[in-house]
Amino acid sequence: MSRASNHAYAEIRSLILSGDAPPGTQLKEEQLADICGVSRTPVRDALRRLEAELYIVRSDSQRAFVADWSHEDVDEMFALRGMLEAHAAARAATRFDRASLDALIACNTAIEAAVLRARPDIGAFLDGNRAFHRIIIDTADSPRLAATLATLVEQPVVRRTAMHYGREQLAQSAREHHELIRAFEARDANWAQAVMTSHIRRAFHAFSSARPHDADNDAK
Amino acid sequence: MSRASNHAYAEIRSLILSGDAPPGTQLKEEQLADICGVSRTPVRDALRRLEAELYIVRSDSQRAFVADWSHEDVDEMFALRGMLEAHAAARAATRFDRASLDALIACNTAIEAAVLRARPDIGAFLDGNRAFHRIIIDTADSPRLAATLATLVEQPVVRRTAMHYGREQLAQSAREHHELIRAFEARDANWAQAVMTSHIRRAFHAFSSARPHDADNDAK
DNA sequence: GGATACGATATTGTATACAAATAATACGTC
DNA sequence: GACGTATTATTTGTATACAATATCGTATCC
Repeated sequence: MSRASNHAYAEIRSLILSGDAPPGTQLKEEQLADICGVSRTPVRDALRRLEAELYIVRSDSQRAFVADWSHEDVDEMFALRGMLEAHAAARAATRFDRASLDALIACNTAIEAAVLRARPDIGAFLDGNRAFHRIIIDTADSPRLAATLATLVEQPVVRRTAMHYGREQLAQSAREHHELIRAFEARDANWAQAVMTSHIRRAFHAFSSARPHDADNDAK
Repeated sequence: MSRASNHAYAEIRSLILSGDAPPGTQLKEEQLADICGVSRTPVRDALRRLEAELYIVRSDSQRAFVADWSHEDVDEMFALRGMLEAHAAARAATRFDRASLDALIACNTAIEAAVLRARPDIGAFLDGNRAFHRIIIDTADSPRLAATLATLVEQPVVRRTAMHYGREQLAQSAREHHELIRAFEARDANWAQAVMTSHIRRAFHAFSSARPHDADNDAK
């Protein structure tokens, strides 16, 4: 996709992620075009992509709003992601070569370093985590699976999850990654699948307990 | 989506499904606009949707081509679909009410009628099948799951599968639907999930054995 | 006073013209 | 004759103007 379209996409996405456009906010094409300094055409393009990725939803008359994620939505998202990433891990287990495996190990080493600092570096943790999971998905070598997962790995949720992690939870995440690596080295698909399932599910519960009362934030 | 955009979508989709635009064909926006009798703007919209549904793929320079599905692609698609539909069935099992269940039963009765005719009515079978699975997905009540499945239920593949079904395989499909209904009536999530898994997987093998050599039957 | 129909305003949808980028081709050089 | 480069043609990307549609406020009728 071309310059203006990508720029609009990134800009709008960051509006949503930063919270400048909280859930429920109506996104008007002209106003966005204004903000991004492009015309409505690339904005519409960007909105379609964001819609496919569930960052925004549309009313019955095609008006765009920032998506509002209920706790149930998040639960379901994690359930789907768990299923699909576990499947990816199982496929990857029989496909890993030494180079990719080394990359995975390096990745987790970086994550551990980020966690063990005096003040854990959440940004580095997130980057490492994203890279770690991407290597597995790439190794699974299934374009359709990758495309499907891309629409489910909701960065706003992942980010909020990590924000509420304490050092112990960050360390636990790294330990689970380490066990995944062991499963991959053993080329054991069932093991990898099981570890990934619990890894994702634990992340969901970390998210849940971090914000157990989501009563009054149905902003409209 | 509005008139012109929908029209373009339907028109292009049917070009692909009918085989008038076989896999690998380049789809040029202006030419499509010409065929559909609309401008390029709604055509681009339609192409984006078809891209998301994997009917078309894009080259590195954003040119659109009719997607070509290798046997491995189809395998992986069925694997994902099996996983997700089985999950949907499990969720639905605890959520079915009498009205939806009756609708499901009526649906399968229609399918059986289509199968038992002197010449099985494949069109009616497909319509019934689509409706049957849709009821289950709707009952599962998970928008994200529904959206994800929508991109995986590739009609070209489902259709080609059914085209190669003999009467016995059509009847077997209806019997599996019947067992699904029994599982739903028992509100047994595990049962429903297992039946759905094997239902989808059998469909994959029916597809595979129907066209073990996919050399010369890209219908024109 | 409440409901409804109408008009004004805001928002999205479509067409067209033009700009940018990519692919194809022709030409020159080695 | 083959390769690299410049030029042309084709295709996609973007901006803008206009059309269609939805939303909201207001006035009117019952």
